[in-house]
Amino acid sequence: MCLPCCGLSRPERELANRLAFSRSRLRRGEHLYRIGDSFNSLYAVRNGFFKSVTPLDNGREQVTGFSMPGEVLGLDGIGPERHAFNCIALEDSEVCAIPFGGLQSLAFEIPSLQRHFYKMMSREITRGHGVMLQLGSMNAEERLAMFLLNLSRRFAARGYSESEFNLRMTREEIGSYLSLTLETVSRTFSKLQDERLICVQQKLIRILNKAGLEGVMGRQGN
Amino acid sequence: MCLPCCGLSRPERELANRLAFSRSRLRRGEHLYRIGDSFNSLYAVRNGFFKSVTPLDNGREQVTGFSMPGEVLGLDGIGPERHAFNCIALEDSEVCAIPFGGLQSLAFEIPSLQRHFYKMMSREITRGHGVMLQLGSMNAEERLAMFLLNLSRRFAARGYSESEFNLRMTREEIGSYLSLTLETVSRTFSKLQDERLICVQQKLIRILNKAGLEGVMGRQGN
DNA sequence: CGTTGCGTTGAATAAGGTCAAATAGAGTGG
DNA sequence: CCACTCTATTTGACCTTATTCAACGCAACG
Repeated sequence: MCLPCCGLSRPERELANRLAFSRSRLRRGEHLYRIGDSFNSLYAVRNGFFKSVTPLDNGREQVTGFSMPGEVLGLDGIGPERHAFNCIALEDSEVCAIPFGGLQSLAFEIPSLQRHFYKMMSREITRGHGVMLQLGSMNAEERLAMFLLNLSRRFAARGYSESEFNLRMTREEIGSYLSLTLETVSRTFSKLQDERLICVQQKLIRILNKAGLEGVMGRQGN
Repeated sequence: MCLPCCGLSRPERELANRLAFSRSRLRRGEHLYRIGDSFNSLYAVRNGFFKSVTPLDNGREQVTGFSMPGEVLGLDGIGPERHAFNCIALEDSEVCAIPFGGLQSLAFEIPSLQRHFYKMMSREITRGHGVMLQLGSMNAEERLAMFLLNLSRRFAARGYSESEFNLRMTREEIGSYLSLTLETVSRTFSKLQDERLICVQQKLIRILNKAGLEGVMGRQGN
């Protein structure tokens, strides 16, 4: 079941089965959707990895987020009825499209689904504000520690290892997301490795000292 | 009428009148709501000025936004049903409380109201991502230019002068919002003044060259 | 007046960006 | 299997920018 159904009770789930989900596959580099595309569906990531990207006023692009299996994509389109980001597969991936029209009619019958939506959207708000706001007050080491711990937590929540994982994105994409140059990202990985907090082998990251990493974040501005 | 009713047609507005709005006054420094307060209402700012503040992990606080008359406060609470920010009056202010329960029942009868909500929440998402994301790639001058232009646009939209206005917040609060130190904010105001783009007299700001200010933002990372 | 909060300015410092070069892998074709 | 190429990554040297620390100015208010 690929719907984010954690907010639903059993009979509601059966109702939800009325929705026709369609899967689709994407190759690495393909767009799931583009800015301005009309918004029809939410997408549950079944496998693979995605980045969301937005163009900046100055013509450059900024990565706004990464999405892994089990997570929902496309919430940015709900209000404006057009997508606000470009969403691109970082590797060959598969998603499950959830038609929003049907979902919305369902929501009229199922108040808890309505609430569930508000929750998801609201989490988006908080995530955006929360994560992004913090960035400003954090130095490079803190940003990277936060990034890794966030990934780790999400991997764990989806049943993957929390201490060892492959980054699917380049240093440049990480830098764009964290507002750092790729050189600083690289240097900071090395620094965290020197401190024996992580082990870096190309894209493979091993977290050696989780508490230590959390300490990096905690000691900010103290 | 203090409801954000721009999305409603006439009969819907009449329906909306069934909602009981209650006004309340706040003194400078008083909390409109605090983090963790149960979420009951949205608030339309009638007059005055507010800041939203969130505590950071390290114990310090960060200003996440400013709100002026005509704007809606409290959207952060919808999903979690508890407020996610502290909201504090920057001067003696008056708000209009819109009970959310009633609003939600209304939304069941009025699909356009439902959509309107999605829109407002979604705008919150976009605003958060949009503004905050940009910060990372902007230097102090660009940040301040953006801040002033944003304020100017919002003042204009509410019927105030777009070229001359009083800042209700301190340099420190601006700095917190933009992730700069208060000294850098001050220096940068001076710099913009030296460039004849603005005129600063304590809290009174006059925008002398709007195009120039926009140019400051535009030339980022060119 | 003296105090207090807020704002401005200067000098020294630290952090990250920029530019440049070296290295390492992954994939390709011979 | 090897050379070749392309891209990603790492590292170094230098420079720009914002922060830090400190001093001073100013206005409001008791």
